[in-house]
Amino acid sequence: MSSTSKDRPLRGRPRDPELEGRVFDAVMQIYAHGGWSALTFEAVARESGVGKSSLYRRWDSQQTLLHAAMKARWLPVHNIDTGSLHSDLRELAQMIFDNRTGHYANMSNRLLIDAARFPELREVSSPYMEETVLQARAIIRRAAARGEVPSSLNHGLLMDLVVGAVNNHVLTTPPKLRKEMQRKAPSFLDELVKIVLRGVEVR
Amino acid sequence: MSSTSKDRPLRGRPRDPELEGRVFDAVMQIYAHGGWSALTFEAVARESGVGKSSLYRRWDSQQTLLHAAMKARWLPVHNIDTGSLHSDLRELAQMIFDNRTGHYANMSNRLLIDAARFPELREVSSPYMEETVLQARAIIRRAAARGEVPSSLNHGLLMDLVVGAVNNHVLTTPPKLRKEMQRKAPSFLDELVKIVLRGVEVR
Amino acid sequence: MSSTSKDRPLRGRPRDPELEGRVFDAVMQIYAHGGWSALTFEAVARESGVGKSSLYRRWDSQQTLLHAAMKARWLPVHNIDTGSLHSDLRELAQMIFDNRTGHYANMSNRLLIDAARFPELREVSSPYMEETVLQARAIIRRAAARGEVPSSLNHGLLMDLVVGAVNNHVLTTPPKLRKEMQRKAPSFLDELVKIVLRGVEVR
Amino acid sequence: MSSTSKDRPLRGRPRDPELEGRVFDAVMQIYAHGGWSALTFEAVARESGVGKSSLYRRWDSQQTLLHAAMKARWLPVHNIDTGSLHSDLRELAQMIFDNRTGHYANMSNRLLIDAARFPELREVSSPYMEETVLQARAIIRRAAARGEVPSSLNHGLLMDLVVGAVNNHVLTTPPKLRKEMQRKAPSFLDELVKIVLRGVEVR
DNA sequence: CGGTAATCGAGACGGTACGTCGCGTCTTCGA
DNA sequence: TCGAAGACGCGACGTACCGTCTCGATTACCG
Repeated sequence: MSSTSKDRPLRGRPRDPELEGRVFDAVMQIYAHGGWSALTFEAVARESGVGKSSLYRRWDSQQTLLHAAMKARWLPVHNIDTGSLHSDLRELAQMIFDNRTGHYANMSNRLLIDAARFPELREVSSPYMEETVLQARAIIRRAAARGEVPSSLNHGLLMDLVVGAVNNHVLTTPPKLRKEMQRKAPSFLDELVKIVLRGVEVR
Repeated sequence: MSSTSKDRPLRGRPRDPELEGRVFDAVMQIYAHGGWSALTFEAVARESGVGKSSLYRRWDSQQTLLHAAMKARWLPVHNIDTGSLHSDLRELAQMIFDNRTGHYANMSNRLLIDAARFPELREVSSPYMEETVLQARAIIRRAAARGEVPSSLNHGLLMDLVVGAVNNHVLTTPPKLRKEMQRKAPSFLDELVKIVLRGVEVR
Repeated sequence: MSSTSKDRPLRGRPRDPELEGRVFDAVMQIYAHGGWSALTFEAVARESGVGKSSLYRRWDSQQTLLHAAMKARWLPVHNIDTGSLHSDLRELAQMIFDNRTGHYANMSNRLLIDAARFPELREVSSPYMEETVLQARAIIRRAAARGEVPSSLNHGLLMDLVVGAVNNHVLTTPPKLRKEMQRKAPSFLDELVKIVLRGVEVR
Repeated sequence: MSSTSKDRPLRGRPRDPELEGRVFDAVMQIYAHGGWSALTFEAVARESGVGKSSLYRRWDSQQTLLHAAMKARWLPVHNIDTGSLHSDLRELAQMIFDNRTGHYANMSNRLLIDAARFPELREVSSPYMEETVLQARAIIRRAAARGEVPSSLNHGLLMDLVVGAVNNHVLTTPPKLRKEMQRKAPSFLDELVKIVLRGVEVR
């Protein structure tokens, strides 16, 4: 399909090992900035300083390009398992918050929006979009096993609450209040988790 | 600045009264589909069947174009005041859900995303983005006056929970499950509001 | 076909008598400046200050417009008949020179060039183009009757010599030498006619 | 400035060597047909099948474009020096006639007319316009050296007569008589030169 | 140690989308 | 009914960008 095939031909000039890095950085930045329609080979070449031929030799479409960049750059969702539902959710919220305010802040939202419009993007984005779902599901399952919540608890709704609230909070905060938002983030996330937990916990 | 000035010059051929409608429809569709960067005069002309000259005669930028279209097409947020916090929130959630799944489904998310990237869009979108905030604030204030919640309740967090959860729910539902999502919407919104309320209410 | 019909309707507002003049002036200037392709109703309306509808009501095409303007503005070729071939030719040469350097200087050349490219212009221009031919023919005929030249003399060639030489002289004189050209015109035309006459006269 | 620089950058894809030819053909045809105002990059691209980007990469204005095309396509005026004034003029007349009836027939007249209106064109056309003047001047000078004509003879006037007459003859011949004009050209040019010579020669 | 082969950057090429401008047609008001 | 103003759809133009292509230069291996 695309690249990173281990069995590269042994003859000829070897591939530049540093090239991929520059390309991936450019892909992430361009996609985060301009979305799917801005992710052109031309722009990636311009931004990364890599010739267009080199790009086309290794990747053959926007999909493969973004797919490879995501695989290399997207922060792996570390497993959350602290032993209590409260701290699990708190950590999940923090993870979402960091993701939405970090270096690739807009990526998640771009992927959500673009995936709704461009079907060809869906197969690239879905694994990353589902990560959080799986994470949340595992958290709930363990909490249910510990008897903290009924096993019937809708884990989708819980994820919508935590993820959606954090997302909405970050997105609706105007630029000039970002600094303050960062400062108040701990207490905001604390309260958020507290409310959600109080809402779903068994009485 | 733009158009819709009531005192049009009495000389010359009068402006086509049906033109605005076609243009606004095109603007809304194009923006919802492709976002800010796709909202070109060329595309609007092509989609609406209106000559580019006529567009430039009436509107002088993407901003004025989108602003006028939003003003004409965006569903006015009706005031919510049912007398109880629970039904107020339920209605708010329903309103958000309808907005995110209705005819101009992607508009809200587009506005959120694009506003973060294009400052010139902010002044167009902010009034519409803040509508919900104001609505939520009024709901909380009345509920506090009725003693249902402490007046110190963070209305922003509450809005993040309700709006964010609905938004996340709609966005993360894959296309093939949309039908089912619509069917289950009432119970989903019921439970969502119930959880949020239980989370914030005084004990 | 077009306009200037004497039997204008007696009802309604009478036609502005000054309008035609302004239009013709504009037509002549525009055509002289930019040629056939620049002679648009839009340009004429802009230049003359007359509304486009008024133009279209009276004239229905570039042809009729130019035709009417030419008929009204083109200097009538006055009959030349001084009694001797020499002074007849001298006067003809002067007439051509005045035409090529006067107010509608470029008209003749424009008509010649454009007529070769746009057949629809031919029927407008040909009468004016042939005026000189007829004039020259009459001059030769009278000279032949007086025995000054053989009746077999090719009047076309003679016209080509006189008209062509004057035309070429004016056209190839660079702008900064126009003043001097005007000053030297009498002697130039004198010598021109002298040479041509000496060339064609019977020995 | 323009193109045809020999020291092309050795990097990147080399320029298509056949491209210039197609472009020059298109430029000559378009200019001859429609004149200066019709010579747009758009039209040249359409006619030559060359992308507009390629045109703008090599030439930066109508001037440079026409200049390059003229330099490549305009028939070089071969030196005329037969040893006698009569045959020199005869050949000059023939050259003018061929030029005015050949493949780029209208070019000369277009250049004359347009140069009077568009100053920026003058620097392109003047070298070609002056070729004939220089040619005529050399012819006269040699004839004067041989004693055939007085050295005081106005070479400008002679050129006006020969060139102007041929030009006028060709231009005023209606299309349906072009065939016949071609047939009668030798005798016409013979007589033309004969008359001019008889007019200017020493008695 | 020289040939071979693949990679890389540079840039030329045709095509297309966009904003601007000008045109001919039309539709009104006031005289 | 005429004259002026101006709105309308259409198309041409110059600019910028995109994907494809073709080169020279580089850099390993393998005979």
